[in-house]
Amino acid sequence: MTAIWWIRRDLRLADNRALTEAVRQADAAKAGVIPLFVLDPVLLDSVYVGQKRIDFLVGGLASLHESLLQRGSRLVVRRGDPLAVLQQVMAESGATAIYAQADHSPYAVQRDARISAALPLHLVAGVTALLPGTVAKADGTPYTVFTPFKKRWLPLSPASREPLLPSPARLSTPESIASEVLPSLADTPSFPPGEEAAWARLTAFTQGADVSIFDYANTRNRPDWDDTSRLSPYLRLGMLSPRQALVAAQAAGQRAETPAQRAGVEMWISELIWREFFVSILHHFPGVRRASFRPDYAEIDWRNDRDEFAAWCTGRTGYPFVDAALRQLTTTGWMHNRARMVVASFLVKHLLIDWRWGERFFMQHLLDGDPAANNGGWQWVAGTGTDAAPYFRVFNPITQSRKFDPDGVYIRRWVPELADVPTPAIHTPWKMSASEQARADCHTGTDYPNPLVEHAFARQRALETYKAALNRTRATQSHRGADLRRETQMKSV
DNA sequence: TTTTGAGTTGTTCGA
DNA sequence: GTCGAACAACTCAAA
Repeated sequence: MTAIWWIRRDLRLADNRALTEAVRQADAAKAGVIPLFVLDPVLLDSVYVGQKRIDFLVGGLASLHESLLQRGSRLVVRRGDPLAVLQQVMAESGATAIYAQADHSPYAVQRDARISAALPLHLVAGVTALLPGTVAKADGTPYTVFTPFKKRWLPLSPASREPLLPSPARLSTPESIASEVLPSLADTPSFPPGEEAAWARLTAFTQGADVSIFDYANTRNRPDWDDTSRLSPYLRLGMLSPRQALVAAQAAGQRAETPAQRAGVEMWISELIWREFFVSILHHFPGVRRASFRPDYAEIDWRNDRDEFAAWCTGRTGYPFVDAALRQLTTTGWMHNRARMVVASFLVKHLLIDWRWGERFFMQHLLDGDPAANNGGWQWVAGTGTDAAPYFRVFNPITQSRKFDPDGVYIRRWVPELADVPTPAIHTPWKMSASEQARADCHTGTDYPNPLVEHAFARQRALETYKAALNRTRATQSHRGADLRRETQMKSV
């Protein structure tokens, strides 16, 4: 019987379990497969979704459509509530089963539960290499610390045992099923969408091209060199599967010749496991989207100054490295990982703005914006999450800038006002004398802002605010503890 | 149950 | 300039 391949965040034909299952059912009955994408208004209109990721998605759908045409099929796009659309397509086509890749974010879980109750929806693994819940402690409960999670994850890694699934050679799709025309798209030039582009980038990275997995341990922290894999947007929408990434990395590991090269491969695999870890955390603790994972940091007295937030969003904090990073994000839909930590720390600790504001802004602008990883990252920086950075770890935006962009290449690339500022002054332009500012054609306060807040002052203020939050919650917790102990005593009496 | 070892990514201070 | 310690104790995971 005809089967529906319901595409969500698996925009690829290769190594796609949902597609493979749909084809298997259809072939057994000499019937067709309907590759269906549903434009869900709930997601498209969400405040956590921005235009850039939608453009990347639409570009990916167009590319998928081309690949399907070459195989005798095509993409069917419909707009509306997924349950209603699926019911409609099933009625039109006589399809008897829906195959989709399981998605573990709270909205998707609730949506799929609603649909499973009404329709024959079969969910298969794929967002992560290992289905969340697979990696558990001996007593069955989930890990909340990364390192033991990773130690347990590695021997269970499926990449070496199960071969990748081939992309189907031919697919037949019933002619009668109508499709909407895709909305027109804007280009995402830094990240050409689609499975082919993803595969080309993975191959180059893992075979040791200019930007290479073998150098990753040494170069990954340098936003000026930008030698990371830049695969996160592709993993986000499943133009690449995490298993494909893992298999390629492990093959590179086999070819590594020096300890440094092996370290690069291991570190990159580690990053893939961080991705798995945060999906697992969100799966087991969906409440982290709304609240601090650690209850003792639930009551931080945020300042939440709207003008300062606006300055941060637009890259006008007066700290060149921070501003370069935010402009890279809003221009390209991507930000270097080192820069993400620095700007996040600046928002949360220097400005004392609620991490959820930053989380939402990142989701609106990042092509790779993923509920699990983004939330995990923000809670890590804020010190509120699983296995988080300690609260007294406050990144110094000047030190980080000197260390990871020593020549100011990254800064000058994204903050043209500072193009002619000499390197010694590039990290702290406000310290230039009037004549130096004139020579650099950059007067701080007019051409480029002065710092929003002085570092030492902001650091002290953050430490005091966090400490106060801890003291507050610990006080109430010990009251609660005392109450509990009293209750228990009463019962035993 | 108790004990033990360990914990992504930093900064500052003082010797 | 370089180095180690303090930051603040805490929780997790496993033996």
